Amino acid sequence: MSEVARPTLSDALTERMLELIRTGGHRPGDRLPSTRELSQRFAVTTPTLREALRRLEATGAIELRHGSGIYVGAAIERLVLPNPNMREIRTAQLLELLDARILIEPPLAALAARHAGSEELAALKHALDEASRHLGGEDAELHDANMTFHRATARMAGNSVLHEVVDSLLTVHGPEQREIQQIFDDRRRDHDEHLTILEAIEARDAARAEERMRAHLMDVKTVVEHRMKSPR
Amino acid sequence: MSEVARPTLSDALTERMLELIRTGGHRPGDRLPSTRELSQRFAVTTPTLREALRRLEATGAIELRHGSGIYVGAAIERLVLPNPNMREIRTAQLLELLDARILIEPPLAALAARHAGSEELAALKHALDEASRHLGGEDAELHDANMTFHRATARMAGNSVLHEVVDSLLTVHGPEQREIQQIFDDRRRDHDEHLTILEAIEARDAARAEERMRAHLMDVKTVVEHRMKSPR
DNA sequence: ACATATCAAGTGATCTAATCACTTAATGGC
DNA sequence: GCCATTAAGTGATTAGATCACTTGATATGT
Repeated sequence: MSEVARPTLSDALTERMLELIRTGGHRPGDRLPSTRELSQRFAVTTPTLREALRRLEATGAIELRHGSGIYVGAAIERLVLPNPNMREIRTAQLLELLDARILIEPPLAALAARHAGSEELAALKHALDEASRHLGGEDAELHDANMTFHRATARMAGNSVLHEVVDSLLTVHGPEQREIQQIFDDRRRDHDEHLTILEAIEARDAARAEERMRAHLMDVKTVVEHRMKSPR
Repeated sequence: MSEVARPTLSDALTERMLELIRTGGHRPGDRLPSTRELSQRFAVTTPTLREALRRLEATGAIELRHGSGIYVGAAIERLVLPNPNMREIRTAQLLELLDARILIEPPLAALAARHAGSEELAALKHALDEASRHLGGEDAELHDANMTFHRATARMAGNSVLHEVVDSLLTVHGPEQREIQQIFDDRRRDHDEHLTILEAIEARDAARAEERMRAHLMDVKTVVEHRMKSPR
């Protein structure tokens, strides 16, 4: 199993597609040649080409739009990806995931407090405005707004790799996050904790932003642990 | 582009494959039914099935072995993956990646010092023994041993999610790591720094392990920065 | 009895040629 | 100018076949 399998034609096609994207200077969103043209250009049949395309699609390098064409995907420039096949997180994994966030996100909140630009700050506020608008109602929208808040904070830190890591962690346990949101005994409390993080970032108080973020995530972890001990 | 594309048959097949793996209680390495059987069972043609299989293969959920069969892949249980399409890291990204490692790996070294078990410690030592054997010779082997050291340290920390993150970061910039190894002015120095980390972990000195790891990675970053300022 | 070589069966990999389903742009009518 | 229809181009899938590889079984030789 440690042996490298013999390269297939489909492997070679994947490489050639990546090269075509790179040498063509294509950016995410750019349209690529059609499958008919590509299969001709590479002298292969469309089912074989499509195998390569599906592979690239699965990793976000391209998007196939039925009837429209093939487009370069946003994830082509990423280093780290969320596993798209994750359907259910084991309980032990969930706690480890929260611990990972507890290790990574507080220092990022501190960096965000140091780097805060006005546009990014506006995005952060907007996310919390959205969240506050949904406090009394829609679960999905509240959840999205809260995740946007965490993502925006990670982005503000100015390290794209760590932002990708946080994004991946948030993405991969979206369903569990929704469940956590539902068992968190006070949506208001969650929101208030987010607000204290925002205040610290606005005040450029790195230490406080870090401490607030850590307290928030540990609060979440505590709630999850309690839930695990007394499932309802 | 924010619209969810219409689900294809191939999408559905991907889901059904994941379900088959899950409900079958399959573990990584287990053999799955053949493509002929699967295409019959799912009532689709083999090119369509193969699109789904390629998608799963790209994300490590399965392995296709020509002439042998389809096997469950190790990455099926992962949350975070290295982007397999990454061929070249931009310079700015490389520094951010090193910063990400500087944020994540030192606390993991501290955790490793607290959790060190005898088997894991042996693996760590083995990695450094391997590295010392290749100090005067093979680049690839030295590189592999050094990466094994970092991976083993992250694993010892006992958080599988963070281990995946570190593994992803190390995997995705393997080529750059090799280059860094070549420009690092003293292989001995690199090795010695690894040894001080090992000593701290053996001594269960969490603070020192963390400090040694941070110093080591910042040393690496410094070298890279110098290289960027005066390319050779 | 054991080791080696050969063959058969089962496996993944790719092709050919076609049809189906969707999107977008162009054209015509009001 | 707006709306509806049509045509062209696009991705999605099929059916049926052949090719390339692996593994296990069988036969042969020592």
